[in-house]
Amino acid sequence: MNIGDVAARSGLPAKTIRYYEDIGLIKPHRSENGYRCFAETDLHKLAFLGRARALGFTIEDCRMLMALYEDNSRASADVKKLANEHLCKIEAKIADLQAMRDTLTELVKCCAGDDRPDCPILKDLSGEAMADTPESGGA
Amino acid sequence: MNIGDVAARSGLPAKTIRYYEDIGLIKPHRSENGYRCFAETDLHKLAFLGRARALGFTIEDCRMLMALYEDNSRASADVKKLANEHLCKIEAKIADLQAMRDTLTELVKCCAGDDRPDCPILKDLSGEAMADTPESGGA
DNA sequence: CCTTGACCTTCCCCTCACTGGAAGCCCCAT
DNA sequence: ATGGGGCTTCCAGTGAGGGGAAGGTCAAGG
Repeated sequence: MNIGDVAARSGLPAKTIRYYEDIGLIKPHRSENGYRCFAETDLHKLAFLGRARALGFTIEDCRMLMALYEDNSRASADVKKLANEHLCKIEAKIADLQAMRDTLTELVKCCAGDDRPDCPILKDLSGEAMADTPESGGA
Repeated sequence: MNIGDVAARSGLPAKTIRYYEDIGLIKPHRSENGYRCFAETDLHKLAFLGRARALGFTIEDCRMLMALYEDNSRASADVKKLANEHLCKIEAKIADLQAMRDTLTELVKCCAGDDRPDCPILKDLSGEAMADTPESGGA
């Protein structure tokens, strides 16, 4: 198989496949004309990589996951540990983004969004306290 | 003020402040010795940038927000539009991450995590269907 | 036989928002 | 004079590829 076929079958761009070879994730053979020559096992690995990347694993995570996959004497605990650490990072990111979302949602809600210049979003960014609830009292 | 003072007072690393000057977000004066010489307005802008960045706005968003902030005849609708678009992107990212989290959580839950090699996480990544619920039937 | 066009190769630069480090100047204190 | 800290610029690197140029290869058509 040439790279175009593998790209079509794996769903990964040819550029990405070359990159994965560059960094040593796959090692396709070469035909006499210098073209990469992929076997089914290469395709299988690429599909594995595609799925792992879609789950947000980093390239280095993928490298370890592949090594574990190919090590028939692995302990599933090692895989689970990797996955759990990744899960923690994802949850941290979600929490960060949710905090941003909440703040932004609040700001957007408070902004009239008309043609007047008065804007609580800019006020907040500039460090002025918001004053949309006068009864809560200022300093 | 020299850059060290501004860094301390704004909470931004000196490197970042120099970078912001590089890309034209701030334009501090220079002392005779070539040192950057920051005024209070520069500090104010940096604080603005820090808050906008903390809300996840890109540098280009920040550039526009600053321009709007300094334009006294702006329409708050323009600011709101920017913020809303950013909010949409954040929500899309949250959704992506949540999907990853859900899949990963499921996989982690199904993995024994002991010293045996059998691992549903690797099975899933390799493309084999999971078979933890036999009664749900195969193909 | 020659050309055309699709496909393949390598190579280098670009992204985004910084961060690290090297080499060298400036300033103050001793 | 010297030492140390702060300041300057410039270069390179990050993660995970993407864009595109310059050139080799292959199969089909005229």
